[in-house]
Amino acid sequence: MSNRSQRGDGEVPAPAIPAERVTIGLVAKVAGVSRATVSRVMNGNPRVAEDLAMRVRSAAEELGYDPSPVARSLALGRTGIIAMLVPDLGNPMFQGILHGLTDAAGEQDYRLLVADSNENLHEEPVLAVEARRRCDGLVLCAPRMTDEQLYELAPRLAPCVLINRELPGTTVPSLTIDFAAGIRDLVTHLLSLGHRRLAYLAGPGTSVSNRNRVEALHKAAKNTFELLELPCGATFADGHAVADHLTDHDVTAVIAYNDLVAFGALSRLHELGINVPTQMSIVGFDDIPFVRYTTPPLTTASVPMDRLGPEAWRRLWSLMSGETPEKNVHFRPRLEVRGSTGPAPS
Amino acid sequence: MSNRSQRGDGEVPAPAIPAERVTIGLVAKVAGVSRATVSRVMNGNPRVAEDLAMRVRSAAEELGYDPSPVARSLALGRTGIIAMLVPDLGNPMFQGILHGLTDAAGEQDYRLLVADSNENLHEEPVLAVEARRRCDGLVLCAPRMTDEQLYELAPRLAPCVLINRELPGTTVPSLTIDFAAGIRDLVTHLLSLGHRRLAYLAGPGTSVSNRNRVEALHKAAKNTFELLELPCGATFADGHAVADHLTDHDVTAVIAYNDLVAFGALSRLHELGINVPTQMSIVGFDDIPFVRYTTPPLTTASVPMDRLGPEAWRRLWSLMSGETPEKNVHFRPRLEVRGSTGPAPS
DNA sequence: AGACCATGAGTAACCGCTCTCAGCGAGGCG
DNA sequence: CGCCTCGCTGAGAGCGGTTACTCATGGTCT
Repeated sequence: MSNRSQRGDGEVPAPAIPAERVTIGLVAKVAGVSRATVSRVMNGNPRVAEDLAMRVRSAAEELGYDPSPVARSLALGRTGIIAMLVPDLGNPMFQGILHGLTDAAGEQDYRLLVADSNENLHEEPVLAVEARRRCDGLVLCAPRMTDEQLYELAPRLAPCVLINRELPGTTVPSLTIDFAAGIRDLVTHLLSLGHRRLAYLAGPGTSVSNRNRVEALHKAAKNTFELLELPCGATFADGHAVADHLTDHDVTAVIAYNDLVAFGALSRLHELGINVPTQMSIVGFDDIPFVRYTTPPLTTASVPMDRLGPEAWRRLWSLMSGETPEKNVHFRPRLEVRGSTGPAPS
Repeated sequence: MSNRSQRGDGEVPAPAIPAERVTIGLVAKVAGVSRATVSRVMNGNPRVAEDLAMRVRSAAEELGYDPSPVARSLALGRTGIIAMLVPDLGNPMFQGILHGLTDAAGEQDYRLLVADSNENLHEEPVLAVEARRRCDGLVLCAPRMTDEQLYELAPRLAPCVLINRELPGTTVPSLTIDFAAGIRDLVTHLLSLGHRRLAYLAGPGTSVSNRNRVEALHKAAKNTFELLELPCGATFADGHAVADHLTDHDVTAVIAYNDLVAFGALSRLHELGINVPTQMSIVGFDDIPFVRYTTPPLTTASVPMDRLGPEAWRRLWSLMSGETPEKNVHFRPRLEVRGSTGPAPS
């Protein structure tokens, strides 16, 4: 069918197992049409005669053809993929966001890929840029990066939506949690129960969310209660380890950086024979799924995790479509009083 | 320099803020060299005169040039990325593997991207193919797919390493856990404590790992103990929910599908006022990080999670280099006796 | 001094796909 | 019956890189 025929033309039917790599060109050759036509058929362009379309489809089928996403991406200038960078996949908080994002993006046939920076300050910027450049948009959760780094990076990351931090003066949409309000609620709750000596189990020192909480705490502490700040971390193990020091200072209530830490501390306190909440109250932050099942169930500031993913997607989608995204949301956590808090021991 | 020059050639110096998209061509124009040279410089090819290299570098710097990974991937035929598909990011078990894989691959400058199939049977095959086609290799953890599907898919996924299942008759490397041995150890342990009526909290029905465990249990049960099988699931919440039914049947020990389920059940039993281990023993599977901290700490079959990632990478790397990978590993879990198991109540 | 070679840069093909544009045949209309 | 329009297809120019190959240049060897 082409100008050169190297073999007798009895050999027309394609080999079941293709020797050469099966590209659009091969399919075109086998189907006896141009590459353009194959492309049209593969993309469901309706203005192709049915008989041609059939030929193409069966050739593609027979050869096991599957268009190269990389080549497609290059030609189209879009990949159909978005990425999310998270600092710690182990935190159920992020898993909640990821789920919501996957689903929301999936509705518009975008796939979500996840990159984990492992709470590694150094990796955050490079991973963010790399991830971004391979796809059409980025949801960024980079609590360790400095503001300066982020400002500098921002143009190269667009379209990009930020989680848990803002970039004032730019148009980068962000979704944030009102940590201060959450902390205030928790503190108010504890004060109303008579607690006056509180410990704060601090998150990663360089993290923005930790700084937010610390600030709110200091502001609240003014003249109302004693605040002990213990360096801790963000994981269950961190909370578990730090709990031993809790007894050195006679605090009656503990505010943990997040639920994971609270959970860890709770379990250690249990091991130490310290009853929660009669001897000590403890609160977390986030309301990750299973803290409602701990013993006792954890009092916490509940973040509407399931809303973050979809909201992030809508903004990213707007950006990618060239529209201006809805305005930022500052989610107000809801105080969730459970069994881990009680009256201060006298 | 080209055949057409639309403007006077006095306009050589580049604008600080580029109007057109900054591609290798722009950099070349600005630096006054060919695209090939820019490419050489960007890739650290040493056979470029230093003065030219300098010009290129400063032009690139000034324009904020960053080579398109998509175009590079197409030209090179490789992406520098591997992907892993997991059924449930929420399971710490997978997080462990992911960490190991990220690190191992990172040493060879490969990035890891994660796709989450959300335990969705339907999504597994399509996600696997899609993920694979956008990168150079795949680590696949797809417990729900049927063997038939997997056999059919395998050629399109190569190079690919399987986790937790095998494909006999093919050359696809796999890393598996010896569930049967783990189950045997747990059963033996429970029997030695006098338990004769056991409940199994089953994982997702369609999952391979669940089937493995069920088989091993049935084999072990022959004439030695009574086995009650309760449909459950794979998450903390599943375990928590099913625990209520545990009291209906008078079992004395519970084998959970995994640690998460065991943990959920444990916490529910606690709420119900059933003491573990004096009234009921319970065991998990996996040894995820925090079950050593539950109250009581969980007896479980410990899987060497941290070894899976690196081993998977080595095999994937071999495949990608055209070598034949090392042989499959069948990891033997180690029985980890902790506080959640005790003598059967009389 | 002339042949030879190493070195460095540019030309152009290619990776696999998309899409504009022009050409072609058929059918409708004047 | 000729012209215009319309629908369909193919040719070819990108998308943004890489790289084999070619060609000029300058230095070395005999």
